[in-house]
Amino acid sequence: MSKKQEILKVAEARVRSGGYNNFSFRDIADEVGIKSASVHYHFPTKENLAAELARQYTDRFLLALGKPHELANVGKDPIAVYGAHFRSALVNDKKMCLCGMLGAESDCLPDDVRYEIKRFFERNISWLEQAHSVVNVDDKANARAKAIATVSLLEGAMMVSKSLEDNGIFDLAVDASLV
Amino acid sequence: MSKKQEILKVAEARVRSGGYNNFSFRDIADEVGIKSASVHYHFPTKENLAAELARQYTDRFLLALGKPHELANVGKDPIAVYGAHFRSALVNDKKMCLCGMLGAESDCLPDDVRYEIKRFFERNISWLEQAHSVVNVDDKANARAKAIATVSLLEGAMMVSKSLEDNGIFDLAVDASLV
DNA sequence: GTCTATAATTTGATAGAC
DNA sequence: GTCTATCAAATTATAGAC
Repeated sequence: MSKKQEILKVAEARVRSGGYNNFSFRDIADEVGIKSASVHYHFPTKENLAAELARQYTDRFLLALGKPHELANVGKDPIAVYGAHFRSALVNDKKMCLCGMLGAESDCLPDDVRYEIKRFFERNISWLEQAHSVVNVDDKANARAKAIATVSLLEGAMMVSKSLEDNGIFDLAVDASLV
Repeated sequence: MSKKQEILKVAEARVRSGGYNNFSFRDIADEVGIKSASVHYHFPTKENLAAELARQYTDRFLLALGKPHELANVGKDPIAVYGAHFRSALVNDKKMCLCGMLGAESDCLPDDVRYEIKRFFERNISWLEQAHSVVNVDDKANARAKAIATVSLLEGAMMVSKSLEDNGIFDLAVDASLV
């Protein structure tokens, strides 16, 4: 892995734990094993680093999801698959969704970062809208509203689970309104 | 309003916009019109200030809600009332829920603050559990899971609405899965 | 690409006068 | 209760050598 990617990996963990103000160039430099000036070589500003982080996170997340209709074609429920990706982020990484964390702080984010967060949710809602359309062909009119409700529930369930330090909370929320 | 309450009011706005790391003793002092040393007189440490902030926020929020069965007695749907309080926090204050914001940062919070956040969600889930029991007497077994799903949806809907800078998103999420 | 060195600012917190 | 003064540490960022 390149130093640039190592930097992003360390930054991601910090942001997903405590938000935009929870990482510094020195923190990251120490953990990667270089000096903070070298981090600035790869990312001139903090805004630049965070924007690139959000962009890559979004691309990686959407790529890992696959396409709703392809999931349906192999007998999988795309909504359940989508929920499982959020569950994995919470249970395996033991962290919030990067863009959920930053989205909550949207008011205080530099422009380039806020733009990437917006893009994450637009693409996710679009994906879920297709998924709901595939699952329930008779109710395409409500697919977008259902998509928004689905991503909201999952982001919120992560937040409440982190708050109560109990991942079982996430499953209860999902089972009660997504299954 | 006492200076102590003025401090908490200013701090609340900052935390609800950008989290625990988005307020400093100097910021608050400037806005209140005193010096940072005077803020330390009222709250010895940042942890102390934030914990008191979360505690008062929780007490005020629960007090404003009223009791589920009393709402039902006057013909109101307690779940709808609960959702309206979240909507007001988003639309009128134009900010996240204080405890939702801090809950997302739970991993990086000082102990006393994390404890208050936990208490907020425990009390909210308990309130909603009663509300769901009142509304649907036949399904008390699932009341707690429904309660968790409800608060998760609302916190998440705030988060996604802030991310997309569009309060209409909140209403779509609520209408799709709470009404 | 990485380093040393450093600038300019902000941070949480304290001592002691009034 | 509020102030002045101050501290030690941390922050984002830059200049210039290797």
